[in-house]
Amino acid sequence: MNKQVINLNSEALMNAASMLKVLGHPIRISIIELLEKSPRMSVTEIFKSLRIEQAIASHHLNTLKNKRILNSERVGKNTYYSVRHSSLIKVVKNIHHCQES
Amino acid sequence: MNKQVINLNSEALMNAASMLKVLGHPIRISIIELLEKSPRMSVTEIFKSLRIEQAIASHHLNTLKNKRILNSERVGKNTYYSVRHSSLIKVVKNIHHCQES
DNA sequence: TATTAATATATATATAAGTTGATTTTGTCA
DNA sequence: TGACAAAATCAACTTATATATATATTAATA
Repeated sequence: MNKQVINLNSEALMNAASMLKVLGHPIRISIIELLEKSPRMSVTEIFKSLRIEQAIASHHLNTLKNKRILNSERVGKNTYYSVRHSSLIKVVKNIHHCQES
Repeated sequence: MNKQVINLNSEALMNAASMLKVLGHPIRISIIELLEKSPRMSVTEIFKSLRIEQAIASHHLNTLKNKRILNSERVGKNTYYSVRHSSLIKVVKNIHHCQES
């Protein structure tokens, strides 16, 4: 009884894994943290805040977007990014929280 | 004013990143979820529950231990693993939660 | 339409992780 | 101590990611 079968290939699990994996990068975590304070930022605002190359910011923003962690919206020359779901901010907070012990 | 400098090389950030990265694997998420239900399990219990090779389970358990996500305790022939910090369970729950939208 | 600003993409190289199967180590007990 | 059970490690191979630099695309505007 109660021996639940775990499907390691389920879409939900694969998706959760790929989201966490993508969050596991210092630049990408910093992007989430920036967007917690300012929920909508352009690529320029982000790469200048983090003092990284434009191409690198763009690359990481794109991978976050592909994994449905960020939304993007183009307005004229600018593309604005925002966090899709508030749970993602909780994820980052919790991972910091568990370092304190 | 209020232009906080972000240090992409801070130890806390690097650590958070490496923990999230390590959580980003379907087997390792499943291990956390198993340990949520049964907070202390041996390697054998884990690899049989997940229907994976012993060596693979041992390998993933070791990487989780190295990143201070799991504790291990040897008792006779067995090694028992448990989750170090409850925040890690919240991380996994939140990442699932944000898929529902 | 030529120029500039903002963003995205491409390519090459380097580094890191995952998987598998075999082997080794550690501990128990007849 | 010899045999077995549990767990860890190793080696070889494959695949995935990160970074850097250069270039391309898109949009605004003089």
